[in-house]
Amino acid sequence: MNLTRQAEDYLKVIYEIEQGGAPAATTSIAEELNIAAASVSGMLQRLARLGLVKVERYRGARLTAPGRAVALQLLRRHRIIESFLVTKLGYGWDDVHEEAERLEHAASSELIDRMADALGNPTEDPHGAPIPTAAGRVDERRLSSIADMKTGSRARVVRMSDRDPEFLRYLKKRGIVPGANVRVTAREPFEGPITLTVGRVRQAIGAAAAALVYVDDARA
Amino acid sequence: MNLTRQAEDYLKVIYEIEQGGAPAATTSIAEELNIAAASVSGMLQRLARLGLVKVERYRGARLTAPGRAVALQLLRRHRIIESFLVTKLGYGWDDVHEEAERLEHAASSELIDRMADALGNPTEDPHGAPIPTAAGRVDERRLSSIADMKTGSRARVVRMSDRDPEFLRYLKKRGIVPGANVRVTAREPFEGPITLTVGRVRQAIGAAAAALVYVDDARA
DNA sequence: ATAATAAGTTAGTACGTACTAACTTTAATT
DNA sequence: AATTAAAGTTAGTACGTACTAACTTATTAT
Ligand SMILES: [Mn+2]
Ligand SMILES: [Mn+2]
Ligand SMILES: [Mn+2]
Ligand SMILES: [Mn+2]
Repeated sequence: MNLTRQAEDYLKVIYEIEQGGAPAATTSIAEELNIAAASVSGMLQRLARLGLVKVERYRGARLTAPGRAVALQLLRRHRIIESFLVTKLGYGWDDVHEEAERLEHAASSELIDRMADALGNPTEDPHGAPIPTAAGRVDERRLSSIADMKTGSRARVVRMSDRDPEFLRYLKKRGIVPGANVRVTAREPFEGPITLTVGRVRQAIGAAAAALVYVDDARA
Repeated sequence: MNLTRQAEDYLKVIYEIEQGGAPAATTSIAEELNIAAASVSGMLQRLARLGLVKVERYRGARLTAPGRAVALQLLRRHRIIESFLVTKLGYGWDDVHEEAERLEHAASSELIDRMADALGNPTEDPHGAPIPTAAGRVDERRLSSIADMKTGSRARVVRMSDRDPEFLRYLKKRGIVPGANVRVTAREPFEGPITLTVGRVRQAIGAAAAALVYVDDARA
């Protein structure tokens, strides 16, 4: 099964969208890939023909077992590459996603395994995302975001979106990194700012940003 | 100028063929890339439209200055990647070419420069090929091969083709690696075997193999 | 239930890259 | 000079991937 870069990326975003529970809607995929919805319809048919997704017309796509395997291998490649770039080549955590987005399609399993070995087989990438094993196992537990936290609750940051370098720099400057402890001290309604304490510092972040920072189960 | 993987590879082989002096013939390119000659004709027209090659109909293609720049950057990426894989990730020298052939199209200049730094900015890859600088300078002196050596002459091995892993393992087992000193002790005519002494060991290799091992100017 | 909106699909087009088959040009032989 | 072989080109086809425009289906609001 020799897939193109595009096909692989489709499978990856379908996997990620599906983690939300529902099948991946055409428009969600289109948005994530910055592609017209019509193009997605076309690709979904091709992927279905290859047995990688199951499409229910007008309803969305789900990965088949083989499709899921491809997605997980790609995710593994992506995350090990990011880890390697940060740990071994001095990249900033805000600067690796795009590079990994391309390299993930060119790296052989052998290369990935060698990188993983050189890193001591890490289980998480620099943004806290779990790294699937070579066998395709991965921690898929659903995380809540800071946006889901109740006022007064505490939680530990475990992961964040790595799409936007600026966003990552913003978070880091505020101490919001994997492992940080946060407490929500106030929330404004209507998607208003969320005030939180990170370490000793108090600050407010927007609801949209808060939704992209994931925490382990928020304790009262 | 955003080029596809294919376009980049075409420019690279045109560069390499042109090193022989003459413009790159359609069939030579086709052979090198394992592609039908008709396909090459088509691609040459596209590359010409992009101003990367100059095509003389029925005569062959030559790189323009911009085309040459692209080829040299690709060569740099390829060779630094090979060096990095061997030096930093424990790859065998026989096993890096194919991996580099893909990664070269996905790696950013930033990544390449970081790898080069980590390696101490090497000037040659594991097979003795010179690495172009970021500015696009490279040692282009023409080398003769063992096949060109006169009986009785000595020379130092500086470089060899890295296309075939098996060939590289064959050479290594016989001590034919960059830096080795060889002396031609006998030659059979009609493309017959060439007997040479490497270190203290005496052995005969085929003329085809000898033509793929390059040496510095053969001394009487 | 109807109408309006959002979401999704199909049809038609384009581009890059490859192929084969048929033709043309160039080079080599007689 | 005429013939043949080798090299190269063009024409026509296919596939993957994208687009826009037009249409259809599903969802939401009235
Ligand atoms: Mn990433
Ligand atoms: Mn990607
Ligand atoms: Mn190589
Ligand atoms: Mn290549």
